Amino acid sequence: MFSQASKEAIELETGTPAPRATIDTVSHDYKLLTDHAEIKELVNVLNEQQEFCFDTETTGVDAVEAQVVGVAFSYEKSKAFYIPIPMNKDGAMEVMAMLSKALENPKTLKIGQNIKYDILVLKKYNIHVAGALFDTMLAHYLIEPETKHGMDVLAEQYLNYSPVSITEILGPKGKNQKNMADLEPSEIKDYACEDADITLQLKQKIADEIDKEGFTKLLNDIELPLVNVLAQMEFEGVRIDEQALTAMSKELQEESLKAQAEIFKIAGREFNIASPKQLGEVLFDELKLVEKPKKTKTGQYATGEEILSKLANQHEIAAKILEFREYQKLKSTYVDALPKMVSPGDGRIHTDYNQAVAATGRLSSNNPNLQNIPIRTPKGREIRKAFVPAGDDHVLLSADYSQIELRLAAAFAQDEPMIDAFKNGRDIHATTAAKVFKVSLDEVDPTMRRKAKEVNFGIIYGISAFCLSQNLNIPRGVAGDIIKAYFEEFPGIKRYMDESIEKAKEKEYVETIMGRRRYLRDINSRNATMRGYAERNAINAPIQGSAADIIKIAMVNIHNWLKKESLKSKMIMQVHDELVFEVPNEETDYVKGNVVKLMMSAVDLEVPMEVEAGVGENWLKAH
DNA sequence: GTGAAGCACT
DNA sequence: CTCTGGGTGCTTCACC
Repeated sequence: MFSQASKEAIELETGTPAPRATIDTVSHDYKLLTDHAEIKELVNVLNEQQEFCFDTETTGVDAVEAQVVGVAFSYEKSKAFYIPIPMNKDGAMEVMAMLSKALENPKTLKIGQNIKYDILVLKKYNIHVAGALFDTMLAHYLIEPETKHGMDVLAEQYLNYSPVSITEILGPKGKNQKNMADLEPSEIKDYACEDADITLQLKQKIADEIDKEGFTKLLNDIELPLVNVLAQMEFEGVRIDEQALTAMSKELQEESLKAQAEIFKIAGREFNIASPKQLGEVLFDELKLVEKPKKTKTGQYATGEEILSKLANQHEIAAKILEFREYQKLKSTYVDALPKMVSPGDGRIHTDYNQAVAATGRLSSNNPNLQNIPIRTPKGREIRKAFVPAGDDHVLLSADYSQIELRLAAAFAQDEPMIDAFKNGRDIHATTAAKVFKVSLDEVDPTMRRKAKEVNFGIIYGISAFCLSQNLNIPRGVAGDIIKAYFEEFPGIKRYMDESIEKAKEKEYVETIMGRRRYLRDINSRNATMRGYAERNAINAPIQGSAADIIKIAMVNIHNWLKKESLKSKMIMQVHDELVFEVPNEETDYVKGNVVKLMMSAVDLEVPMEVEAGVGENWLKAH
């Protein structure tokens, strides 16, 4: 039924039928293996291969919590084996011990689809997957970073094959969906074997394309080695001080109620403050705070932070709503949510880093997202105090690249004034302010520095005068003058931005320092909005993406160094330009020094990469 | 279940 | 005259 629907969709789009092979139309040899002698024989054969594909079937999508139900292997097209893992602990460990002889063989290449998941789930069974890796999802991410990379779509695209849908064996998604553990091995066999078989077939096709497009080094030297680093980080997790969060929750609840009471008093009635619709009606229909309220594209009154901030000075209710929103956000998204994510197994929080979603090459983090823990406001940053090391005998070490994106812009642009500022270790925002406002460095006041900082950020994003004026709350003309002065002082930056767009228009893609590509197919569009978006990306993607490349290189190098030196320190978090480690007290100075060194030396550019590192009894203090 | 609004980070 | 900063993930509301 599922495949029928998608076939129709294809026919509608292309006007021609797309005959797609399935498990029922293609000959295959999928075997269920339970006999220990047969399993050992398979392991021997796998160890004779140069490469093989494997795929775990588990009880859930959360690798740290999931149990392995079975493992499928394939080393030859259309041929695969499914080995069920007994549900009892001893039986499971016995079979796993046999499989480990193949999975831990450093000489064979292991192929998988999202192989970090399998590596991670196997770590709980004390299996440490060794040898080189190939991941069809990651490989395809380099080829087409902005599309989907699921096995099903890859199979359709590369093999004209429609794999068995998971819903065919587990039932429709929802709370009634079955679990792999509810099924007999015989019911899982075809699905699991097909996954391994198809992934193996995909590898051949996608690896060819990787070579053809020139992504071999990026894949083999960065993305694939990073898989093991991320698996390790996710496995370690981070400890959370639950008591501290419980106390914060109580406080935020009280503060929220106070703000709510004042809002109701001013409004003259009770309503749901969290409902943008109701809030808009109260503020603009009833209280008539402004003459012509802005509307959102759906016709509602806009009540976002930007709008309310401008009203907050004259109208107490706007200030209170912002306060209320802040408390609610902190409470629901972090303070109350994080303790629920603590793993019962080890009392720690294990995020899932996604290596194949961000179009620029950055990582993303979810369940929970550890890359957006508050820091800006005093109440928000308190949450970072709840991120703590394993015990008194450990500390957290945080090391972050200082202004990495602006340094990259300066280096790529070969802009001498800016390179000079960085080479001499000057305060880049103050230096910019002095140049743009034509004063000496010691005449730069905090307002000028703040404005210059905003411009520097804007540059990286492909700024417009309108946007800068919004951010600085100044007239558009003045913002335009500042930008003009900026480009006069940093002519290399201006030239680089223009050349980036020109090159993008010609090639319809841009690339990072390591050759990661982002396609900008709208760059020659006649639609000004779409073209503008692509033009900003032509400037931002190489900068943001190169920063991502660089920290990934540093992560791989640091991981290898920690291993080589048999240190107990663990890398546990990455937040785009920052790495966090859990470090035994006695390793603090040594690890800190070398982490900084390895981060600085990840690439060699004309602009030095500065790294700031700190140590503390929690994440906030380490900053 | 899905999309919009809003907001947390870099 | 119009539009208007890159990249994410999570929560809540509102509607289907």
